[in-house]
Parts: sequence; C-alpha cells; structure tokens
Amino acid sequence: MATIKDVAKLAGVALSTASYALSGNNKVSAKTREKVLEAARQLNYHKNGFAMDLKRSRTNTIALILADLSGPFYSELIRGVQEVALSNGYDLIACSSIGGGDSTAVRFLREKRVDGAVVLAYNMSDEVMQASAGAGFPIIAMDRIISGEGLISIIVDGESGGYEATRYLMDKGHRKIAYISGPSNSFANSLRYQGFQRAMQEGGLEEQAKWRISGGFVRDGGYKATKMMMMQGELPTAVFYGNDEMAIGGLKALEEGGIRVPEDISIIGFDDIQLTEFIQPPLTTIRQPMYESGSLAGHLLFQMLNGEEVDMFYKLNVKLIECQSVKDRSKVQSE
Amino acid sequence: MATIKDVAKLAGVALSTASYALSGNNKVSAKTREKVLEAARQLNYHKNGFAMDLKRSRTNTIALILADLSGPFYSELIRGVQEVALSNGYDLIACSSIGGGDSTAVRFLREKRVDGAVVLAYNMSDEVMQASAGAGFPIIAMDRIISGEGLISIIVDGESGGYEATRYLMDKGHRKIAYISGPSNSFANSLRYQGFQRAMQEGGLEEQAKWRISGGFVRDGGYKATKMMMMQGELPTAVFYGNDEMAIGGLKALEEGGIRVPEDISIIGFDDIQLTEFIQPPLTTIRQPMYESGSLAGHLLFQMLNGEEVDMFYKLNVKLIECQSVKDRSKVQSE
DNA sequence: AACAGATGGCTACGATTAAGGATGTGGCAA
DNA sequence: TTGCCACATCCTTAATCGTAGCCATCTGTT
Repeated sequence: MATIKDVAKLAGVALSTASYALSGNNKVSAKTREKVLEAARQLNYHKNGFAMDLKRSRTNTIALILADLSGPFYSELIRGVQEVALSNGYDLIACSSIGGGDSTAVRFLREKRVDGAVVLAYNMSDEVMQASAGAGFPIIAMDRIISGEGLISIIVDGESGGYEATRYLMDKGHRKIAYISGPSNSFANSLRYQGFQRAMQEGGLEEQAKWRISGGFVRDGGYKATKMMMMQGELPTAVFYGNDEMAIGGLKALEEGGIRVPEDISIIGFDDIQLTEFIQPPLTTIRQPMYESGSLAGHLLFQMLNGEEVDMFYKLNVKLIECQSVKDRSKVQSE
Repeated sequence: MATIKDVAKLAGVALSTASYALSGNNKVSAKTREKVLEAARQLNYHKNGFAMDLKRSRTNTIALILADLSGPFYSELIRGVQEVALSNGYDLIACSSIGGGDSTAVRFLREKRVDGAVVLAYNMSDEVMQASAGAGFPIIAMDRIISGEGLISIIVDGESGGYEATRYLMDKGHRKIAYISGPSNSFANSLRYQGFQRAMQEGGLEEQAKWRISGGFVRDGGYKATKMMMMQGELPTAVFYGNDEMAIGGLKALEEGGIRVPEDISIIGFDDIQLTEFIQPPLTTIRQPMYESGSLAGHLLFQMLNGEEVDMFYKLNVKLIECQSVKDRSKVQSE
C-alpha cells in the first residue's frame, strides 16, 4: 500500500503539504493540490484509516451491538439509528456480542474502536457497559435499565403493553388466558409478564402455571410451546404471546392441530413486526415504536457526543393494534 | 484514557516491558507481569485498538457488507460467515453500502479498516471492489460474477432454479404462468428469469408481457405486483415469485381478493427463507444453500488470508422444496 | 567469565497539525 | 528603474497519537 509519504515524494512536496492537500485544506495552492491529487491517483493511494483515527482520536463511527448478527432483527429500529448516523456524517457498523468477554462487541467497546454505541443485546453484561461508557463515550441501552456515566436507557413500556393486551382479551370475554413467555432473563419479557399479571389480578382471574410456557422469544420456541400447551388437554380461550415471532410459530402449531384462529382460540402478540399484517389471520398485537426508539437512540448519542445535556432515561409508549386474531366472546356465555 | 505509558510508569517498568506483559509474552517474569496487570487494572487500562492495528498492520476483523443494515437479512448466510470468523479468532462486523461512494462500506474497504470482506450488496460497484481487493485483501462477492486479483465469486445456480421451478409448475399442468420479478439490475433476478424463460420456451409456452411484473424483491412489492396482476382481468393459473418475500406479499394480496391458494391459483417462491414453513399454505420454493454459501465464503476468505490457492469461482446448486402452495392440475383438462 | 533470562531504550507504523521558514507581491522612496 | 521593506501566501519541519518489537543492556546463576 502506498502511504502519504509516497504521494508526497511523487508530487515533490512535503508530507504535510500532501496531507493538507488531501484533506481539502485551503492552505495549499490549487496547483499544488492538483499535483498531489494526481500523484495519489497514480499510486492508487488511500488513507490508512487507523493512522487517521489514532491521530485524530476519533473514529466517526458508532456501533450497533446486537446479540447475534444472524438473529431476528428489529429492522425498523436499525433504520432509525442508521438514518441519524448517516445524517450526522457518521458511519454505523453492526457487531455481535456472541462470545462473551471475547466478543467483537466487547472488544470494540473496550478498545474504543468506535465513538459510541447503541446496545440491544441481552447477552452484554451491565459491567462491561458501565466500564466502557463514560463522558466521552456514550452508550445507549435499549433493552434494560442501567445507570452510570455516559449511559442512557431507552425502554418501551412493556408493563403497560402487557396490561393492555391482557385487558383487551378480558374485555373480549376471555377468562382462560395463557402466557407464552420469552427468556426468563429478558427484561422486556419480565415487563410484559408483569403487565399480564397485573391485569389478571385486577380482573380476579387466576393464572394457571401450566399455561405459562417459555418460547424463548423465537419462532420455533413459540411453535413448541404451543404444541406443549395443546398436549395438556384443556385449552385456554386466548393466548398472549410475549412477542410476534412466537405467535407466528404458535399459529403454525395451532393450524397443524386443526385449531382455528380466532374461532377456536384467540391470540395476541407483541412488537408489531412488519410481518404481522402478512400472516393469516392478521395478528392483533402491541405496537412498539421501533423506528422512533432507534431514531431517538441515534439522536441522543450525537447529543452526548456534542456535549449536550440529556436525560438518562426514556420510556416510550405502546399501542394496541387491533386485527383479526382475537374473537369477541363477551356475548357468548359459555362453551 | 490511560495509555500503556501510564501503566508502565505506575508499575515502575519500561514501556516495552509493559507491552510484553500485557500481550502475554513470556519474556517477562511472572512477578513483573503481575505488577503490570495490577497497574493496568488500577488505571482501568485498555489497549487502544487503532494504535495496535496500525502497528500490527492487521485488524483481525472482516466485514460483511450488506446493501442495507435494516433490510431483509439472509440470516443463515450470516450465520455461516459468523461461525467461520469466530472459529478463526476473527471479529466480524456488518456495515451498509448505503450512500454510494461515501458509504461506510466503501470507506472500510478503501481505508483498509478490515482484513477482508464478504459482499452481498447490489449497490456496491464492481469498480470499488476491484480497486480495493488485492493479494493481501480478499473480497468474496456473493451476488455477482466478478474477477480480479483477490476477488472470488460465489453464486447459486439461479438459472437452474428458475428452470426447475417453472418445469415443476408445467409438470403440474400449468400453462399460464406469471413471473413476478426482482429489480431489473439484480444479477440473481436475471438468472432466475433466464431459467424461467428457458423452461417456458422448451415447453412451447408463451410468456405474457402483462404477467411479468416487478416487485423489487420486497414483500410489499410482491403485494402490489400481485394486486396489479389481479386487476388485469385474466389470472394465470400459477405465479412464480422471484423470491419468497414477494410471495408472502402476494399471498396477502390474493387472500384479500378472495383468491384461494392453491385451489384457485398456485404459487412458488425462491430462496426458502425460514418463514416459508410458517405461513399458510406452506410455500413451495427453491432452496438456496444459504448457510453453506456463507460458510464457504468465510472459509475461502481465511484461506486467502493464509495465502492458500483457491478457485476464483463457485456455483452452488439449488433444490426444489415441495410444500402445499401448488395444485396439481394435470388431471384437470380445462377450466 | 560465559550464559541465559529479564528488562529497558528506541524507532517505526501512517497520519494530523501547530509553528516557523521560504517565497513572491506590491508600495514607496531614492 | 532600482532597492528595500512589510506582508500575505504557500510550504516544510517536527512533534505527536499509542502500540509493537528489535536490539542492547543489565542481573544473577553456573
């Protein structure tokens, strides 16, 4: 690889002049600049990014940290972050936190290979995030409440969402409601479940242990959990899936068992992923403001990078999206 | 941020000793190493990634370049690449080629911020890839055929896939077949379409211009294209969707129009994304070996980084996955 | 005294950038 | 016209970022 030295030599100028010319500084005459650019072109010269970052001690890059690059993506959220990064002239890279302390994500944070990060990865420990964040290095956590210098939490109000979803089912006359949960260590899942419990208690309904099954927030988990539920003899009249992915898996299991939705059983999801409107029946669900939260995360990151004062905690509201996967049983008295 | 200098000073040793101790070199005594590590702990010292990369002139990172981070992901492909990278002790980052010449992807290639790349991004120009690739910098292209030093192409045999899909429909008695296409500049789309055309010609069937509509390879595009097709009065008996995403969109449009699948119309997709088995009816499609191609890409990348000789071109085979979205009309003579 | 192991000094990696040096321009007096 | 000076313009010198690793030096053992 050609370095700026080679360019300078070929152009017959000093190193620094070449540097100035290449970064568009107006300290060099047009003629010299042209000479330098021509030399660079001839040598197919390109800056060495690291040397630049090292000297500038800034990378102009932020990281989006995900639990698993091949996992289900919140594409709207990413779009939100991406647009803000782009419009601020920053680069965005995504990396995975697979691998624990040796993961790419942890290395990028520790070694300060980026200027800040947005984290949506349950497998990142609070410790790592707290150790890395700081005045000059903002981290936005989107899947937990965490505090520390340079740390901001954005969460969606999963508790209200869980509550609303459950109330909605109850209002439609459902009394036997199952909850298919996400991973037990998931903060989002615990919020949703708390909302579910609050609504159940408030309505004087008893939660059945056999109807609380984990599907790990993944499609196939929802499928298996639903199969398991179906093998227990008695079916609930409604199922609250902790997220849409599991509901899609559940739908397949029900279909295979010849159980109609919503005629025989009602289901409700959570997230409002784009797919929900494309499946049969369109899924009633709780919408999370994905794009907005991603965009907010991006904006906050840059405000912090610019040294502005911002709040450390944000809670976004959810909204019930009524489709066709829930049947109104309130007029029917019994089965 | 503390630097290795500070660590050395606090530990009372020379810079180089600290460096050796921190990189686990056995040139230092256990006692000294401990002293240095303790100092590093006290100062919360972490290596500066750039300085290290600069000195080592190696990053231990490879990039996965995608057209759009928020776009539909080939998660299996990513998993393939990711696993290989991880097992070789490399980091993997994903970045987007949105933004043309100023995109993150182009900068990462040009400025050599990674050691190599896997590219699956139609909006990357051949020129950029050819200019960046070289003996020490391998690039694996997964969406085109391209040649040059350090460049390898992996493609799936879309032509055969398109041919097989179409033959399959014809074998099932279909004579009126529509093709919902991807973007016209997509290499994958053109292969599939060529296969479609070959089968049609071979079967003596005429392709109807009104039944070749573009859906841009996206779900919503498939939905709109299908709506458009439905408005033209005459329906084909089968639709070949250029990819599964569009087929899912199309399914919704058909559903809305009260057209049953496969009773009234048969559909076939392409890709075999995970979702296909979860929709109703499960989609007959052409499977691309996604995981395998990702894994192959990863392996080739590391072989090149290790200076081994490899072929410059790979073509992977596809396979028809028979599900329930195609009806056999071969016994029915007319409609 | 020779040797091996441990430690320290120093330079290079490739770029940025402040500060100072060289060069050229124009104005004015002799 | 010529010579001198002030001044702006353009360019160069040199320090620096944080780390790796060569090579020299020192220490203690045999």
